[in-house]
Amino acid sequence: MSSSDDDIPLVKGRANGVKSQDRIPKSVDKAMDKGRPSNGHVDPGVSIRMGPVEEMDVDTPVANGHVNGKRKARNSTTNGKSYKEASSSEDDDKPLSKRRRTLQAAKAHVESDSELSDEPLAHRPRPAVKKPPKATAAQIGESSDSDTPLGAKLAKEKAQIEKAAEKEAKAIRKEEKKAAGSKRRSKVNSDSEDDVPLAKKKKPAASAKKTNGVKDEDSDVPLSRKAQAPKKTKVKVEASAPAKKSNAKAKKEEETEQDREAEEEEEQYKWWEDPTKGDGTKKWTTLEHAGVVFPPDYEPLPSSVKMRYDGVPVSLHKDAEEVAGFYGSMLNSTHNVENPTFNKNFFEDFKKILDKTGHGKDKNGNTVKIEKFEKCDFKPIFEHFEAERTKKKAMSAAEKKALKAAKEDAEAPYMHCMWDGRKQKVGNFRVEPPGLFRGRGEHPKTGKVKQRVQPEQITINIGKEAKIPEPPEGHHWKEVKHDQEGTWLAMWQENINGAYKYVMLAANSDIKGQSDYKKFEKARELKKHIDRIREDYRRELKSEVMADRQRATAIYLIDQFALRAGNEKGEDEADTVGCCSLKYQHITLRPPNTVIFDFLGKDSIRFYDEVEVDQQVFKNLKIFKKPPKTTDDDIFDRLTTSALNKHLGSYMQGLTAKVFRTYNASWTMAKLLREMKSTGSIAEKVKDYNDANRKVAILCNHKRTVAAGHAGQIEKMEEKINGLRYQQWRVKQMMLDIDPKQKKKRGAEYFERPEDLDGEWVKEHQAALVEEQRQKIRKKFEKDNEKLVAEGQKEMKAKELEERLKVADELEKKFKHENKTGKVEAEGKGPTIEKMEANLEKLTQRIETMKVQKDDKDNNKEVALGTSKINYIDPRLTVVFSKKFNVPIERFFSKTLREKFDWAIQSVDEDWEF
DNA sequence: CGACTATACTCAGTCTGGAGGTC
DNA sequence: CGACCTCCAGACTGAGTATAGTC
Repeated sequence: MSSSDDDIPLVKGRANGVKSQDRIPKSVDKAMDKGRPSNGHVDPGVSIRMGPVEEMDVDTPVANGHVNGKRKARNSTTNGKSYKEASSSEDDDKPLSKRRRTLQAAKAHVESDSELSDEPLAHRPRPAVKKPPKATAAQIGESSDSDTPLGAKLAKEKAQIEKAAEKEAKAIRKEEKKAAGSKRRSKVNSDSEDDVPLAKKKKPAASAKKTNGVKDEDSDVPLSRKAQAPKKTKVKVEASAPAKKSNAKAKKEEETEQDREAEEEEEQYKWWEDPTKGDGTKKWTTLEHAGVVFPPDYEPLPSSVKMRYDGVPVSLHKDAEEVAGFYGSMLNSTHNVENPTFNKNFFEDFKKILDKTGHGKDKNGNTVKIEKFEKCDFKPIFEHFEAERTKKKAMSAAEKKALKAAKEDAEAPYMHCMWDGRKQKVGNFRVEPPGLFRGRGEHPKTGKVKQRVQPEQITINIGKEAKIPEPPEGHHWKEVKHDQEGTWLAMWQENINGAYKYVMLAANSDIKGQSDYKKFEKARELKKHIDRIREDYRRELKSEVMADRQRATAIYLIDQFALRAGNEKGEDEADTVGCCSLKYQHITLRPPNTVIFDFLGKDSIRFYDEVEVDQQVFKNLKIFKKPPKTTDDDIFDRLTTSALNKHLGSYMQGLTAKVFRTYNASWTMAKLLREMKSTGSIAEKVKDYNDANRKVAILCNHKRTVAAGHAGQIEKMEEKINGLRYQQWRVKQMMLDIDPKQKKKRGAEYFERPEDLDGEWVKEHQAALVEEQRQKIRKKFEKDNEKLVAEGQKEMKAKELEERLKVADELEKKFKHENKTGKVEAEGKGPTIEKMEANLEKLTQRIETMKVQKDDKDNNKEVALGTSKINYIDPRLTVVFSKKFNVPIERFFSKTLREKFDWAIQSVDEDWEF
């Protein structure tokens, strides 16, 4: 078969990158099947050596570089054709016996492939997954069944997850136990807030809602009329006449009353039941809003606070000083301040400002030229900001509250807008303040100065009829638009990356709800097509056309492992990848069919996973990594995200790579919730839910940074456990003290101290216990003294303290004695073997629960549940679960989430299915 | 190019668990 | 002695933010 380059559009070539040839010669497939070395060369990048190679890592990039140097050089100068010739001739050279083997291997593949595609496609098990050395990569779902080779490992992970859940359960049990008592109070509190219809709420925040209720009255009024609804005027008054605040406030109160009643009787507007909603591109008919809130102007530092250059305090122009302040205020953020790129970028921009505004002046007015970053000392500025911060922190609660209230008052007009006559919350109405850009990961632009956004940069989007928000005095907007196809209220471009920033509505707004709803409906629709899609990509995994085979392989990865699409990225962005942008070094192949992913994904979060894949996929990846490709070459060099998405779109309107993530996440959650038993306390059910949530989070690789004190916390818990184990040993020794015959009865081993609690540890532990007791006694002594003084009595003398401290001395002595004699005297009155056994049992229990808690905590340290809950799990699943198992929705959704998912909460009953 | 979703981080505020105290 | 209360540091949560993706 002759391949023609013409019938395959060149998709993604890199300037001097390496590209796969368009067609995949049969011989290559065969060679891959068999893993035959070409000409006896060891070629780790492509083939598998014959013989006992299975355990070997076939394509360590490093090894490739070495072993393969020569071939690479040759191949890189030739094109795909030579590759084909080479491999086919190699193939033909083979002795017959080898050929036969090739055939068998190929046959085996066919069989396994057909087996796979015959399988009921609906949600067949995920390929088994192996735990990464670090972190989270349990794959979820059916793959955890132990019929897969790696099932055991998965089961282990599952167990860990379960353990994690137990902690929650425990907490809940406790809570329920307490429920009768003090707990009730807080429960009632939250109930009154959570369960009572909004109209009943008295909090000021609720008033917004209530007003909303009023608007809702006219929700059945034709849109055009709504625009003219009288409420509109009211908003205008509020927005433009802050002077009348007190008046307005009184009015508000009044309204609140009415609203309350209104809301009780009035149906709120349910867009999800409105057939006219959500189709077409026109997003609104009328739109009114107050624009944006600018950050406060820069306040120059007090004249006593100056940065130092080469030890000399220098006065800067206020613009330069502001930039110095950006840096100075974050000296405690070592992560940034110790990053050379950050410092370099900052200093470049800082110098630019200095060149513009003039350099610093010393106290005599002489110019100080700032040229070396190393000579800059921002500490005085840092200390100034720190002092401010502590001052702020030290403010009384009342002061803080007043400050907050004032801010809220000032911002009130911007908080909401009128969207087709309904009051809607605005999301980010505050213009981002200037500062230093904090790109994530190794972002080449991190540390650059993010400039203050001027009104002249801001475009306003608003209804034609509406009053245009006033720009700040002496300024004007860049532009005022009336784009009804946009959902944004204001927009500007940021100076670092030229990215567009939008002011949009809050997550609980109708428009966002609608698109959220659509997103999940789209994912549900994918259910209808998924079988066909999977069938197709399985077939195309063997396509002779390189582009198709790559596409099929990519879809496989996206479907199975929830990878992101992976758009191309520029030079001036952090070097992160998704599926289509995976590079040679991000995938390691380990025969027979394990793929190891290790790359930085979105936000430079590491994706590490060892997974077993379809034989054909394994083979394909081998082909895609074949030399001359090497480090930094694209694996999918014939594929782009747009080609991929275009293809997906042919299956279903609007189907793109990201839909698979939503689909798989929600589908997994649905399955897990379906399997859940309805028994147990509320707390246990919540824990079960969170476990399922956790699995989805792991699937999506949602991580969080490990909390600063985590290691310490774990260590503390370990020490506590060890303390208990030591105590356990002591109790056993007490048994011997009571009845020496026990040694024979139970065997000497029973009384041995655990090995890890060696002599040194014991001494340290004992010392710690003694010291702890001393501290306690001292503290108590001081406190008692304070009390005495407060009561006007004399405080106790130091002698009393010494007296009291004797208890600790006793303890110390006791330990010493124990160490010396190797015996422990039985404690407690009337000690018996039975009592000791009971003690032992108690200790064992405590140790067990602590261990569970510890493991749970450790396993959970870098899994973030929130992201999947907010973005991937269809909220209706949660609502169904809540209804079916009778757990209040508040246990799953916070107040804001309940608002965001109102459409879900109100629209489903317990029979709903994803 | 532009507009939208998705993401982790930050910080303030809330909650918890354990120690000590009281009855 | 144990049931319960109080206090407080430290852990955890939630809302907000701005960055990083997708299409």
